[in-house]
Amino acid sequence: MTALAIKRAAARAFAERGYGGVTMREIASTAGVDAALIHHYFGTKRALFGAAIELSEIAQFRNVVPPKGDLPSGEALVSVFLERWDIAAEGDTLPALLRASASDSSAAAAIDALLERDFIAPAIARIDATRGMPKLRASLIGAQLLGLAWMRYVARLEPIASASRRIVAKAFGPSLDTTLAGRDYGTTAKDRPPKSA
Amino acid sequence: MTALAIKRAAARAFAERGYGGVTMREIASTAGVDAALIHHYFGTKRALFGAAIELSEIAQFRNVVPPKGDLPSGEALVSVFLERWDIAAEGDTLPALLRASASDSSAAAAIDALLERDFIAPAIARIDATRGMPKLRASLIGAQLLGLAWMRYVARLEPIASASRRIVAKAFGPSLDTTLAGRDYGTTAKDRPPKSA
DNA sequence: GGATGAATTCATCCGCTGATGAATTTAGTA
DNA sequence: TACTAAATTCATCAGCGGATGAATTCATCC
Repeated sequence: MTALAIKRAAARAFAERGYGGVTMREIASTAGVDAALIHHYFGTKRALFGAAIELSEIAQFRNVVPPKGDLPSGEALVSVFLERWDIAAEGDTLPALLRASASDSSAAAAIDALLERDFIAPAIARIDATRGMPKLRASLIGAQLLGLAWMRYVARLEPIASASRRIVAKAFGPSLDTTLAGRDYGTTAKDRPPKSA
Repeated sequence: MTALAIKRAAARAFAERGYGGVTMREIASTAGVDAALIHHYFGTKRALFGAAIELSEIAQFRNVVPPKGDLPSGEALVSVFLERWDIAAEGDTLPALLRASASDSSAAAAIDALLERDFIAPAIARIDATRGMPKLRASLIGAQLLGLAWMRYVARLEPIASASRRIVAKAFGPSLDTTLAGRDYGTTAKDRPPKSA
């Protein structure tokens, strides 16, 4: 279908040059199509953008942190996260979304929702609350995965970008475990924590 | 000086709406100045952008990872990192740079260079190489700090955005320690690692 | 005060961009 | 084949965006 080709071209273009850096004619050209056709299908540029980053791909991340049972190890978490991302990243729309979140508020909201729904919330539910700041720690898990994704898929910085999933999971997993485990905090600025994890 | 006012207005505008989302007339207006004056001072829009994110602010991050002596604890690392960032973020130019790095290749290169020079390289130098993948682990430190900065300063997601530096450092520091410490890997896909950190 | 040069504004250009609507082709159907 | 609706292209618009150069104000120095 031609509309799909347009979406793909748009996703790639937005991923590479951001929303403002892309023109309709350009997308049309790389999709081998007249610019007016895009309007025929999607109406407006913004709508095309919305269609291109189609939130459905975000669904890939459902259950990376499973809703029930034991919390998986950090290594397993990273491994699944990268696996899902690799699948979803085929059409470049996920890096596009991430990039776009920097300048487009609706894209940013989408990322926020993804993080909250699929990572932070399920982690909070089963994190050991007795060790303090469960919400903060869950959010830090989100931060860690976000940073990892940025380095590997957006900035493409070596060696993270090219390392195998397995290696990255082994190297990064323990850090997530540590965040999940937590430690005692002087919540009201008491004295030093007795020991750490 | 008027040129400075222009730079400030530009930095803020770029931070909020990205490179493409900002017009010269707009910047001129908020700076209380005629648009042509900007060209008089900076020549081109791109040059203004470069001036606005003036890489000098990046220098704030020198020695967050000190070049000599003991590697500081993860907690100290996070604490200093946030402190420096808070100082530099006064003019919004650092979030601007981060945002811009999503769509502008020269900004991305600046971030890459910052990470490499001020975090990854000094960390590699003193990371325990016997525990495997020192370069990867150092890069993961970069990823973690980047993710943290993104959450706190760009996405402004709670509770990371509003938590005190001290709390964030206490909660996040240990996971940096874990990354720094490393563990044994089956580099050539042997069998399970004997134990973890 | 008048000359000199920088700072700042004015008027304007030209290209490009998103968008529209009519025209034309393609495909499906009876 | 004749009819119809969707797909696709063509021609074009109105507006904005960055950029330029001349004109004007402002400051400095003799």
